Formats: sequence, C-alpha cells, structure tokens
Amino acid sequence: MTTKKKRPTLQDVADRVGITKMTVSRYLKKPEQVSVALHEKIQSALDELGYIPNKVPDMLSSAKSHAIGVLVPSLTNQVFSEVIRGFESVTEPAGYQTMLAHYGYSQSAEEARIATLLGYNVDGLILSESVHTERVRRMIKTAGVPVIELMDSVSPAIEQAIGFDNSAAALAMTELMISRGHHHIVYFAARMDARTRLKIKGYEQAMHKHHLEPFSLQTEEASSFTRGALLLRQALQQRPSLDGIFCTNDDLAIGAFYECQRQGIPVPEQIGIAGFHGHDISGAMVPRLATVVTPREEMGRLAAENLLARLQGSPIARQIIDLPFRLEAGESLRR
Amino acid sequence: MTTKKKRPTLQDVADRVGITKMTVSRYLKKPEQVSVALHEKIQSALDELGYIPNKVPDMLSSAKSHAIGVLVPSLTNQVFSEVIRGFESVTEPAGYQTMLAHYGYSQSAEEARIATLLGYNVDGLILSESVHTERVRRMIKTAGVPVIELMDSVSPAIEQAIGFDNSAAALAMTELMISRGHHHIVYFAARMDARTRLKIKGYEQAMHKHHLEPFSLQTEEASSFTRGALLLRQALQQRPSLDGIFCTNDDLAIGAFYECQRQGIPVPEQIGIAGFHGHDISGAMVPRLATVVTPREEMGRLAAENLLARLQGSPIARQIIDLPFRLEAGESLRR
DNA sequence: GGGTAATATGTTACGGGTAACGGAAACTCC
DNA sequence: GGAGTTTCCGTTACCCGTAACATATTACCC
Repeated sequence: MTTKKKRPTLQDVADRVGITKMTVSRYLKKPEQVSVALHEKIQSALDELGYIPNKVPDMLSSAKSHAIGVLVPSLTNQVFSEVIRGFESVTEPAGYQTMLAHYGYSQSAEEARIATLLGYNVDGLILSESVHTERVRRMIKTAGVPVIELMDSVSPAIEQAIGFDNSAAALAMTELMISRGHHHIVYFAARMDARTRLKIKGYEQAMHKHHLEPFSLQTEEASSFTRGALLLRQALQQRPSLDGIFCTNDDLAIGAFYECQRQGIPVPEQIGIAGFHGHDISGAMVPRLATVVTPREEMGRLAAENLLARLQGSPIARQIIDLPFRLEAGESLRR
Repeated sequence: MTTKKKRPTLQDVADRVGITKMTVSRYLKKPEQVSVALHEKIQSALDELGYIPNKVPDMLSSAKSHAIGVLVPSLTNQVFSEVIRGFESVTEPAGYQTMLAHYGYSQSAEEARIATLLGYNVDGLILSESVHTERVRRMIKTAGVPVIELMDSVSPAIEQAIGFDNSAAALAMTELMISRGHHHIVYFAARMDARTRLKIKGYEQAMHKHHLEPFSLQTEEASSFTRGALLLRQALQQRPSLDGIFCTNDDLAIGAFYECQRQGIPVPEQIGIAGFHGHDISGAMVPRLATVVTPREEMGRLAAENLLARLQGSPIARQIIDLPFRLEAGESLRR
C-alpha cells in the first residue's frame, strides 16, 4: 500500500455504487428523494469507505458554516465556562458548532481573534465585552454577521446585549455590607476591564452615599485564590483598620478569607467578606460566602436563543436584555 | 442602500485597483513579490473595503485549515482549562486556531464531535481519553490527521499519548495516607471514565497490599464542591468508621472537607482528606490540601509541540510520553 | 394509448483563494 | 545590441458539496 490515504469524497462513494455524487448527497440530506433500492447500496459504500461529511465546500458556496464564534477573555475564569455551558446547551442540539477563542483581556488580541473567526466564516459572534476598538466594529459590520455582547446590560450595544447591571449589583452588595456594620470596605480587583470599572463605580457610589471613603486594590494578574490572599496582606498594610472586603470575583474573596484564617482574623466579626458571581463553592464553604449571584448560564442560553432566531431571519427582539442578579448574604458578613 | 452588504472578496479589492486578485493575494502572502508601486494602492483598497481574509477557499483546495480540534470531556472541569491554556500557549503564536468541543464523558458524543471537527477539516486532533469506539479509530484513520491522546501514559495509544500514570499516582497517595495512619479510606469518584477506573485500581492495589478493604463511592453528576459534601454524608452513613477520604478531584475533596467542618469533624485528626490535581485552591486553603499534583499545562504544551512538529512532517518522536506527578502532603493528613 | 403528473437521477455551475505555469517587460553584461 | 536573467503580473485550474435546472423513467387516468 504505497498509495497515500486520502479522505474519501462523495465522488468516491458514488463511483463505487455506479451513480453520481449528487444522488449520494441527496441520500445524506433528503433520503426520501432517493429510491429505496439504492439506500442499501449507498449506505454500504459509505460504510466501507468510511466517508466523513465535509462541510467546507458548502461553507464556500453558501458562505454559511453552521459554526458560531464565541469570544471570552479567559477560559480559566469559571464565569465564562458556565456562560459557555449555557450557550452550548442550546446551540448543540440545533446543530451548531461553537468556535471558542480567548483574548486575555487585551483589545488588540480580541481584534485578531475576531478576524480569525470571521476567516472561518462563522455565522455569528458572541462577545464578552462591551467596549471594542473601531476596527472591531468595522469588521463586524462588513462581515455582516449577527453579534451579541454579554455580561453588561448598561453600555450601548453594537447590535444586541444580554447581561446585568454591574454597577447596580456592586452598589447593592456594598450597601448590604454597610448595613451589616462593615464601613471600612476595600475593593479587590484583578485584571481591569470595562466591567470591573462598572463594579467599582457602583461600589464607590455606595460608599460616597454613606460618606465613607472608597479604596480599591488591583493586580494585573488573573484573579485566583492565591491572588486574593496576597491582596489581603497588601490591604492590611495599607489600611490596617479595614473591616470589609468586597471582591470582583468569588475566588479572590475566598483567597482573602483563607488569609484571614491563617492570620487568625475572625470572619465576619473583624472583617466581612463578599464575592461576586455565586459559584458552587460559595454556597458550600464554611462560612458560606456573601456574594452577588449572577445569571451566568442564563446569559449563555439567551444569547444562543437570540442568535439562532436571528440566523433564521427574525429581527432583533430586544436590543438590551437586562437580567436580574441576586444578593446572597451567606455567613461571611456580620448579622 | 438597498444592496445587501456582502463581505468583500479579493476580487473586489483587485477590481478597485485595476489588477487581478492573484496580485492582491500575493501582496498579502508574499509582498516582496509585488512591486512597491502597487503596495500603497492595494493597501488602501483593502482598508477602504475592509477586507477580511477568508480561509475557507484554501481549506477546500489544500485540505488544510490551520485549525486543530481539541476534545475535552468537560469545560467546567478546571483540569481541562489548564490543559487548554498550555496547549494554546504554543499553537496560538504558531498561527493555529483551536476548535474546542466537549462531549460530557459520553463515547457516542465523542464520536459525533470528532465527526464534526473533521467536517471542518481540522489539521490535527487532541483527545482527552484513551478509550475510544471502533468507529472513532476508523474515522481518524481514514481522515488521516495526526492524533494525540492526553491524560494517560499507560493505555496503548492510537498514535501518540502524553500523560501520567494515573494508577501509580493514586497508589502513591493512598500509601501516603496509610503511612500517616489513615486506614479506613474511602474513594470518592464522580462521573466514571477510564482514567477514574485507573485511579481506583491504584487505590485498591495500595489498600490490598496493606490488607485494608477498599470502598468507593461514585456519583453520576459532574464533580463539584457541593457533590463532595453530599458524598461525605453518604460515606459516613455507609462506613461510619472511616478515617480517610481520597477524591478523584480537588473539588470533591474540598467539598468533603467543608462538610466535615459543618459536622464538627476534625480534619485531619479524625478524617484525613486528599484530592487530585493540585489546583491553585489546594495550596491556598486552610488546611492546605493533600493532593496529587499533575502536569496539566505541560501536557497541553507538549501535545501542541508534538502535534505541530508532526504537521511539519516530523515522525512521531516518542509514542508515549510519561510525565511525572508529585505528591503534596499539605495539612489535611495526620502527621 | 395518449397525455399529464409524479418520481428518480443526472448535468451544470458556483463559491474564493492559491499553486503552478506562462509571458511580457526591464535589466544585465560583454 | 542581442542573449540571458530577473522581476512582475496574469491565466488557468483546482478543491468538493449542493442548488437549480434538465432529463429520464414510471405511474396513473379516462
């Protein structure tokens, strides 16, 4: 066998049966249009050759790929895994393949990823950010694919946005902390993005409203448990009198909590701690973490449903879909 | 403007300059072969029209996509996010797009995903499992794309495998637990797969060797913190005398630890707990978790390097690459 | 049995980049 | 100034599945 194996085409299958590839194509797409007499012959030829359907030729002529590009800042961030899960729970049964790409919170990387995805003729795009470069807007417009932006229901949408009100959520949690007697609250942020800025805005509004002085710490690294511990040490140095920590993410909050444990600082008596997103661990840990529960899977699901509807030709239903968040007080704030 | 916007092609750009698309194509791929006089004209035409490169035509004629299919059982499982991170740290600079798909630990779903990915003419495949259906092996063979299997260095590889020895790792941790005075050790598994079976084998070998009776609990759900807590309650009912828990994953272990806290069971005095994989949290929590540290990012990195080399035509370097694991004793076992 | 309808298969063309080849113009050198 | 070389751009063909159209065959009806 010196013949280099080449993947079989419809033509190969057709030759083996003695018909044209068109009939084989029909057998695969609309078998009721092919005589029953041929069914068995075609099927066995397909099996023997091990034919694998090839989407590419049709992508070329129809300019439709049945693939959707999904852009997230980070894959290791639990938040986006759950958004993706919700998204795929809808697109997968519908026969759409998702092409995932991540850009590490960098706008220029986002630009490059979008170009790549459009190079594969994706039928639609899901973005996780509401702030984009001019070139990104331009590319999306000339490509003519539907776009949905996630995670933020306040910023103006390119076409359609599905998210929640980050500022309002942060404000509500800050007020809850204040009402529980935590006044010297420090905000912990990780890599800065537009959404974090919105959260900080809400936090600062709440603090100002109660005549308290806001103070945020930030790191360039991705958020993690270890990073939360680090930030707590830093915060204790710079603001020894702090009695509350509000974190942009549950993992930072839990990392900060662990550091309190190590230093023998009682939580919530001396320091109250709150996180953001309400991941599984926040309800399992001891003490249960105060957190803002965000609709992660639902955002993904709704994004998928709206995008698919638009791919069928429906007009944009609602330009901005604002989903509710929920405060979970947990056991990490004073009573 | 009633003209429906259609994405511009090389032909559109060429028309605008008054040349053929071939020259524009050359300008993009090998600009040194195009006279400098044209550079500016072509570039401005590209800019004005907002040309977005289209990979599909070349995918059709060259049957190369510059995309690699990566199959993981689950996206929410932290383990695979880290493998993917390692993988992309190599493929992205090399200009390869990864097409991610997940199959929820189901072999039939894996089959379908592989067919889909091959339908997009991926240049290579990364699998996260070492056990596959006959049809999967067949498809991969007829498609003729290089394949690398991850996570397991013991099972025979289709072509090449990169992983570690799951049984040996589980055996080593079980022996560490036994040496620390934990004898009635229960194993917690989540969704069963080939790798979990290997780990259980190692655990049981260690137990038998020390004349101890192995006992495993398993759930059909995905592993999670909540699920770990649940399993601990179940285990205490079925084996009230247990004094050790070894979990297939850190999150199960930590969930079990939380449940101990809630029930006032001292860890590690009454119950020792060990996890698997060594995620960030295992080193941050109090007490630090005993765990098997696995080379997640490195597996991804090596998989990418080996796959790219093979795409350049190199032969398979080593059929099986066995990476070391490391035991981390933490503070959740007796001293 | 002649004509219409229904069914089954074949034929043609298309999509958009790029490899391979061809040819014209400009350049080089003695 | 003529032969060889280089530079630059154009032409052609190809990849493969499918929509649209054309044709062949059978079915049906009075």
